[in-house]
Amino acid sequence: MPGRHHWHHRFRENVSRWTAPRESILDLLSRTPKHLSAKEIYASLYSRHPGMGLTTVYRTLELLLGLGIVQKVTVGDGQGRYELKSVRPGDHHHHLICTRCGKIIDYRDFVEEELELVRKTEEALSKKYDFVIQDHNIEFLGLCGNCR
Amino acid sequence: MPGRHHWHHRFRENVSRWTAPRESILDLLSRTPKHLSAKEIYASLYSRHPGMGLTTVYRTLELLLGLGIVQKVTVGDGQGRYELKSVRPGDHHHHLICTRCGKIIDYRDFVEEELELVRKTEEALSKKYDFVIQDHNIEFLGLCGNCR
DNA sequence: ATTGTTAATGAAAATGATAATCATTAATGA
DNA sequence: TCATTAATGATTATCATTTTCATTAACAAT
Repeated sequence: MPGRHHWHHRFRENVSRWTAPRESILDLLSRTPKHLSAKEIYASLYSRHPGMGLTTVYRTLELLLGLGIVQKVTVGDGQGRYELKSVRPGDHHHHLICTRCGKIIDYRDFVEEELELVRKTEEALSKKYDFVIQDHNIEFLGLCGNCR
Repeated sequence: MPGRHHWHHRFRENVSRWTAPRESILDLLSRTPKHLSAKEIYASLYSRHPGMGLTTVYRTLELLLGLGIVQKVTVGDGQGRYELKSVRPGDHHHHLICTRCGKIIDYRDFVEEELELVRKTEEALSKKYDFVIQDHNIEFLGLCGNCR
């Protein structure tokens, strides 16, 4: 889990300033395993950073998305959810989503075989359709134990 | 490609009435390979069905989703997009999405191997996390030729 | 340390997709 | 044909996200 220095660095490389809101948002994201919405992030930080605006949260998330630091997940509850994009290899995971209560499970099992296939598919797709592939989303949708 | 009779049947089974808007929306969806938004559907049908409301489009799409007739795709342009869920086995596909212009390519290559893996993963996941899995999304994100 | 430049911020308003309300209409079964 | 009630359409409400714009603060140069 890279610390402040690391983020600071990536920001400077991109001519983006290192500000209190940005630091606190990154800090929050790196401390939680959850997939937070902009509003949730805003609510979490408001006590510690009174006066911080929801607008800034949105803007920061967009910036982090652009820098590839953060990943957006769409569950279907109408709001975007964000999580830190892991840099540690073993941390890669896919999502298992309950379509009823919105619970998200990050599963890391079975991902190895999936990734093998993903690699092959990416290569073939990028050739055939002339795409530069940046990312993938693999998610399974269903009902969790509580929701049946 | 099931025709009117087929849809009509599925509707009656579900105590849903067979109405002009519903028929025209299904008809449109079964004639296009595109992933249409509610507004696009509304715009396409307005000339033929003057007076049809956007509300009805939304309600019908929700109904069709519930019946499993239609599938929702979220590209990231802020609006939901819908396509007919294919019943023909060979028609199953996944999505390759350009993150810049939003273009969606339905690819049917390599899907066989993917589905094999999907089956295995589904089984393992449903056991381990006590989920009943209903569906999956696999999509690759990147930049198409025009957008680089 | 001070200053100037300009990116970042916050408040407020605007936008845009989707959902809820409710009176009216029309699909189906009797 | 009639009665029942689901479906419709117009309107309004909601809610996430974006835009605008004046103010503030990061940081490079002095």
